[in-house]
Amino acid sequence: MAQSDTVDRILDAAEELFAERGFSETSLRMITSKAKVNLAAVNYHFGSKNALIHAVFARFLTPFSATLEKAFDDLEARCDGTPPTLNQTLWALTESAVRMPQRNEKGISIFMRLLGLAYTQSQGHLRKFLEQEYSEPFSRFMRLLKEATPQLSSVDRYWRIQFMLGATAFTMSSSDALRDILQNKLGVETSVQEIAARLVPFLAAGMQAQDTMLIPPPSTKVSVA
Amino acid sequence: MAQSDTVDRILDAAEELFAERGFSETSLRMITSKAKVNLAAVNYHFGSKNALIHAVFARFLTPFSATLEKAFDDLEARCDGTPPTLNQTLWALTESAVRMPQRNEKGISIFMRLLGLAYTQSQGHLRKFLEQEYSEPFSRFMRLLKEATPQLSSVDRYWRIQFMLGATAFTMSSSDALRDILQNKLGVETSVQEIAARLVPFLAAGMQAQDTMLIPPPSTKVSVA
DNA sequence: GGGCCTTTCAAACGTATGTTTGAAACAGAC
DNA sequence: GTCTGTTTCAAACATACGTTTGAAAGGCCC
Repeated sequence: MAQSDTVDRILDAAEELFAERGFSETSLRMITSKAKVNLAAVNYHFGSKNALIHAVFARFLTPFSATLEKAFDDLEARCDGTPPTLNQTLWALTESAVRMPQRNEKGISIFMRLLGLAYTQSQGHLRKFLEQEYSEPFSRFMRLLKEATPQLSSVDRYWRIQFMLGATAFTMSSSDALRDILQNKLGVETSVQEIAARLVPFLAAGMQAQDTMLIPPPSTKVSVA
Repeated sequence: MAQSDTVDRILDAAEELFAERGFSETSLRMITSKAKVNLAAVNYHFGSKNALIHAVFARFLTPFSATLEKAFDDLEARCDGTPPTLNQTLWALTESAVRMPQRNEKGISIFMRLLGLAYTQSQGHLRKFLEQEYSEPFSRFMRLLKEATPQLSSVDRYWRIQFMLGATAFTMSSSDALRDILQNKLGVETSVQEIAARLVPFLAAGMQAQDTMLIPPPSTKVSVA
């Protein structure tokens, strides 16, 4: 208990604060005082703030990527030979995320928000770390997407994947706030699973959209209903 | 020339640096040295760093929201009575953004990136400022979306709007990085206009997706091709 | 108990930040 | 030229940051 208690408390506090406020906006002093540990503990156990950021990501990304690999294995086994469909691939990913053992009820949205921040905040060291450590499941997901959308050009597919990533990371990362707004405005409760259930069809439809208009339509009279 | 020269140089430098690095990661010293003005000039002319951030947004958001209002006016006039379609509404927004008079060739992507950052980086003061100053065109856009998708339930529409926002904000906020990756991987150049031209069909298709699966499909054998 | 390694702690270090200051430079009006 | 209001400038201010230090405390084997 002694050794890892401090480490885990730091990781818990850092994870939550990073997700709430971003990396540069979260100081070690905020983290250590939330974790109720000494300021020097972060540098003692992790070495630096950047290394702490990496550790926060590694703690959920390592088991997640294992789960995901297994889900992809199962999926490909079930399809023996023929490539999985887009919906199947997206659901495999979604289920792996949702079914992950969570440390607390906010687990999933923190997880998503951190991924979004990793992409958005231009922290060079983080991007390098993630690319080095988790390139394999990422490439595999990309390959599955490619096989599930052979009709798309590489460029179209690339951008549509970015759009999917954005819709997902953004929505999941702010899902607490969004759920609250919805609760207040329409009086509806929404679980993360339900958001995912709404998101996947949206993504699949967007991914399979027919027309990529490379020239904006004239602003005058044409309606593209 | 004397007075506003310094002000504009500060705004130009700040705009570019904010878009490149984010708000907290950009110091006043970086801005003033890039603008070749004295450090104290920012506080003299704007009052504070936060006020400078607001000024950067106001400089492009005020003319943009005027352009947008006009575009919506035109659109509604052309449709006399019947509500504009989803595609028309999205294109009105996109065109207003793309056709805005730019200060330089990077104008549009800086503009987009800043909007993405505004949503992403949790700068409370910025969100408050934007809500106070630009709530009208935003509400109008929401109203048009509602009229263009009468088939959706309020809840579905709400979430799908969030998905659209996410895809847009996320893509735009990292669009430079994404363009670079694409350039290196596939050797393809991409303009902001082209990204927008790819994004709109994606969004429209997602928005109009038929099925909202409220229960995730069983992980065993069903394929939802 | 004494020795040894790990962990905690309060304090300090050096650096960077946003902001303020007071004097200097400049402008235009009379 | 001199006065007045505005703008620039170098310097300093107070504060916050990530990191380091050296001593104290704790656990564990013999």
